[in-house]
Amino acid sequence: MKRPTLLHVAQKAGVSRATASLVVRGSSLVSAATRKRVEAAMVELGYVYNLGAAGMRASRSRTVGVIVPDLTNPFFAVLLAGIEAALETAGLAVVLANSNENVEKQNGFIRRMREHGVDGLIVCPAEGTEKALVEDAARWGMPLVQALRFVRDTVSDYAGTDYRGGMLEATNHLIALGHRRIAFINGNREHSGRTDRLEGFLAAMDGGGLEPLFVLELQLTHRAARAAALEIMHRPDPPTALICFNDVVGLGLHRGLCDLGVEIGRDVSLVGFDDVAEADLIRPALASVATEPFKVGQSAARLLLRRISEPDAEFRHEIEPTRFVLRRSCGPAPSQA
Amino acid sequence: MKRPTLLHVAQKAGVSRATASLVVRGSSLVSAATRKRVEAAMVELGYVYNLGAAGMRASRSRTVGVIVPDLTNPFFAVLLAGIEAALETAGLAVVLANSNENVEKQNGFIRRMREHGVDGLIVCPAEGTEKALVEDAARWGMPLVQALRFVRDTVSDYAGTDYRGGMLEATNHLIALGHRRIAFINGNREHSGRTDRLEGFLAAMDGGGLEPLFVLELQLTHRAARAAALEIMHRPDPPTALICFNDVVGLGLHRGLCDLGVEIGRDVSLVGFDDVAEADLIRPALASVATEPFKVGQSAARLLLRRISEPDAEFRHEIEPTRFVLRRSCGPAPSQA
DNA sequence: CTGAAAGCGCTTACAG
DNA sequence: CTGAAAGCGCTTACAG
Repeated sequence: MKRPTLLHVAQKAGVSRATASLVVRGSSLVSAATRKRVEAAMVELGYVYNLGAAGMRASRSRTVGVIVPDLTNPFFAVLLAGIEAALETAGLAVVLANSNENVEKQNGFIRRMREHGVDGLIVCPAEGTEKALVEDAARWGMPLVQALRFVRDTVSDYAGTDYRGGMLEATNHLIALGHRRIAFINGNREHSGRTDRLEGFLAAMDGGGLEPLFVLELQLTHRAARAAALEIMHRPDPPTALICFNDVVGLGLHRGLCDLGVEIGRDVSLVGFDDVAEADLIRPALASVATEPFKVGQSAARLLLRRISEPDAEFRHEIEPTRFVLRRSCGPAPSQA
Repeated sequence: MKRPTLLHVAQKAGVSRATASLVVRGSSLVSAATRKRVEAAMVELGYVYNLGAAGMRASRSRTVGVIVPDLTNPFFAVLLAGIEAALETAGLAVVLANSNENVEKQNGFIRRMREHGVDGLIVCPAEGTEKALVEDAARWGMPLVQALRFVRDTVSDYAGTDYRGGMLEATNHLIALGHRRIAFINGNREHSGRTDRLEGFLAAMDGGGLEPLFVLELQLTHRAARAAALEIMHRPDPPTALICFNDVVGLGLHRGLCDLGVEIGRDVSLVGFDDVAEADLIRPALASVATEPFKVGQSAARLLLRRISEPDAEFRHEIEPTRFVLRRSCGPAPSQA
């Protein structure tokens, strides 16, 4: 009933424990014949390598901590899938935690991950995360990569998406279509992804010699966006184009505008962000900015692997480019009356 | 630079290592004064508990392996969120793996999880998983819970959703609306979730004295479903109602039917499954069957915790009920010509 | 290419 | 309430 150990394997194979250990780790110091014998013994006994014991001696766990702010958001789920895929290729397991945008929970998880002895940490910092996240990790000698969000004024590896460039491109597109009264419908979460997007929007407007019509902040739910349509369109000077923080807002607004009888793509143009599958299912289809969370995840994992093996390498930021996807929700600005 | 150990803490506090160990574990055998001294020493040294070393001695890792078939599917992501939430409350960390519906990868992950010494396993069996999954776990004494899918003819704990009941209710609803020519648009993945749904559909049809018009199997993508609309509606005897494996199929068909100029809810009724957020955003809104993956995840975690603490408890199946959500995509059967 | 010894950081009885 | 000793299952030098 008890799990066999390397010692049992060694005895059965008639070698010492050290030799058996070399076999498990695939060392070339062992003769083929001995290896065969040891491997046969392992199979026969149903031996399972004990990574915990091995890690204790070698002081690594072959384990990486990943902390995301919201697993139910498909965007983070896909990011996680990318991280997992790349890490698993390297033989590292993911220890997962969901901070729920709560910095204290996040800190608790980081502590627990340290107790588990993870070899490194990938964190999408929860809203309100402070510099201490990065400074502490450096002090502990814990390899750390920030993903998708970057705590201001910190120094660490980072894998993200070009929020700024994506918004810039989308806004430029609207300007080229002749729109002048363009509003930005932002999220209400305080993190770098939000700032970067707003910056991209403002830069494009500025480049076109335009003033933003207004910037509205919404809760990031379909419901809130849908409800906001009325307020947005009933302003004295309504926008001819709306550019949204993400597709959740974009899809919600789409529905809200339809409810109001507004014809999207003619009366008002609408652009989302993320290019979720549903953007292409509704009618008129929602123009959006495609990001690649899976790739961002892979790149975060690669950065961490590099940091683990070269603790003193220069810090790197890998920014995945975005791609504007034009669809029917965007049309030329209505001719002025 | 080196991480302080319990021995350092003990020396600094002037106690033995065993006493320090009692303090870390919150034992009541230590006097308040001693506890204070030890805790102060821990803070001062920046001591971090080493769960790996502790687990090795106590032979548990405070870690649970979770294997899902597809992280990019929001349904599994939310399931995972539920598992994580419940496990984290109990102080257990999740070691995550994504099988990609690949049984061999799944087996590889299970082996690795054993090497990591997880205290238990929650698995959504990949398509084609055999009984060995459950039998092996039993032989190893590894606590195992199956989630969302159940390998036929196995005996283990299980947390799932009432696929059968949900389909039964939805189909009955269509029958009550006067539909007779009802088709089932199934997925092409071989697992219990698919069989259960089909069973529910067939049972309802049988109960209504009806023959299924036909059962179609599709790849589970928006694209495939969208493309299938033409074939479905151009049959000699087209359906008046379609009931879909899930909302991916439902949303794709919705779009495909719109493309054909079919008026959904009047010419043909359409029902999805899962009730994703987008079902309520498209027009006409898609009737669907709401499931609760987060709750299923929580219940899977609870079952596992119970199995870990009571290895010999009777096996339990917890089936979360579903809820039919009527929307405009469903209407009375068109009157016969 | 293989073996004997020490040690990774903790917990577990067992004494006192 | 506290301490000395053994051991969890491995790896790491060091010899040979």
